[in-house]
Amino acid sequence: MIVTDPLSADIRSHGLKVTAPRLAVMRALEYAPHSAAEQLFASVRDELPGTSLQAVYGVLGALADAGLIRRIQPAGSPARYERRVDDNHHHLICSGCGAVQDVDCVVGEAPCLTPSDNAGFAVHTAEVTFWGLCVDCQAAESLETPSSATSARP
Amino acid sequence: MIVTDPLSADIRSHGLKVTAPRLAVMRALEYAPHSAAEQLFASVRDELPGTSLQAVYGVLGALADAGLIRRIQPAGSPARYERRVDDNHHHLICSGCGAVQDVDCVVGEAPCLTPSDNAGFAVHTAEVTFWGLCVDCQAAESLETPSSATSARP
DNA sequence: CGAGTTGTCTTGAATGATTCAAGACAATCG
DNA sequence: CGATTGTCTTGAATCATTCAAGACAACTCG
Repeated sequence: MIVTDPLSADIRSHGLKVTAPRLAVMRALEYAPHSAAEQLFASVRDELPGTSLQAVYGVLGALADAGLIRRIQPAGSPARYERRVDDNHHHLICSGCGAVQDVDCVVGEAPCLTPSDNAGFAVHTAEVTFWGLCVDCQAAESLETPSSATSARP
Repeated sequence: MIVTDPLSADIRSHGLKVTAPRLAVMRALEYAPHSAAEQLFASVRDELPGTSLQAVYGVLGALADAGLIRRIQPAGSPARYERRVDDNHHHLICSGCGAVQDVDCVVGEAPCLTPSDNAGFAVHTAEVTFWGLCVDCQAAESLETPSSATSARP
């Protein structure tokens, strides 16, 4: 099975063996970016019923170390993974439901990516996370609070 | 004890009761910003031997909810806390040892703090984290790798 | 194409940070 | 000072993630 399947080739070129769980995880991430390990596990299971959760963690660790996927760890929620890598983009995370959206950084405009005083650190990454409420959570919140300040569960 | 101690007043003005553990945590954070719960617990214990770790978590939760302290949760390390709040600054974190440094954002220059496309989100916070190697970890790394690529534990 | 080597997966258990719950206690209000 | 409400103590549980040992499969080379 040394076919020229682009996904397999990509994995192999990063020094990793091509296995069914790895292909399944990569495919699952293609259709559901920003998924957590547990969700990916569910997806992979549909395709490969014998797969263990630990295998998924192993796959994610290997792929992330190899640079094939990127791991994002928003505060207060399990780690998420995405295939968009090597293109400087950031994230918009809903503090209500945890939904994640990609935000493209305007190319050539990255002044914040250089700290004013790096304190001697050799900076290799600048991570920008925008926290807010997604459309759904805004709607839910305005329902809970009809006019202004109400609510307060008995 | 309704003295005009500024720290107590600050806590009280945020709607919280003033207690010994809270004062101790605030003081510990003053001298060791970016501390994790465990370190703060150790500090507080020196002062108040009967304090439990859960009390520290409770205090940190209450203070953070009240906006008296800020919680930062770097990927792969326990949550850290700091008293610098309401002044837009960011962090420089060492990917080697986890050391945290404050980075002041140049005032008036915050173009990255507005995402190019907010996808309908009501953004309330922009968090910028710079990842790099601190001076010590750079030194340690150059020792492990004398000239160029060596090492590889047997 | 088949055997060996190396890396990956399975199963089972452990870890670490954090949170939950019930009751004892103490800070503030009047 | 007494009542009320919020906070702390003790003890246990949760969640995401990692570790370990062995079974197994992918790639390498003859």
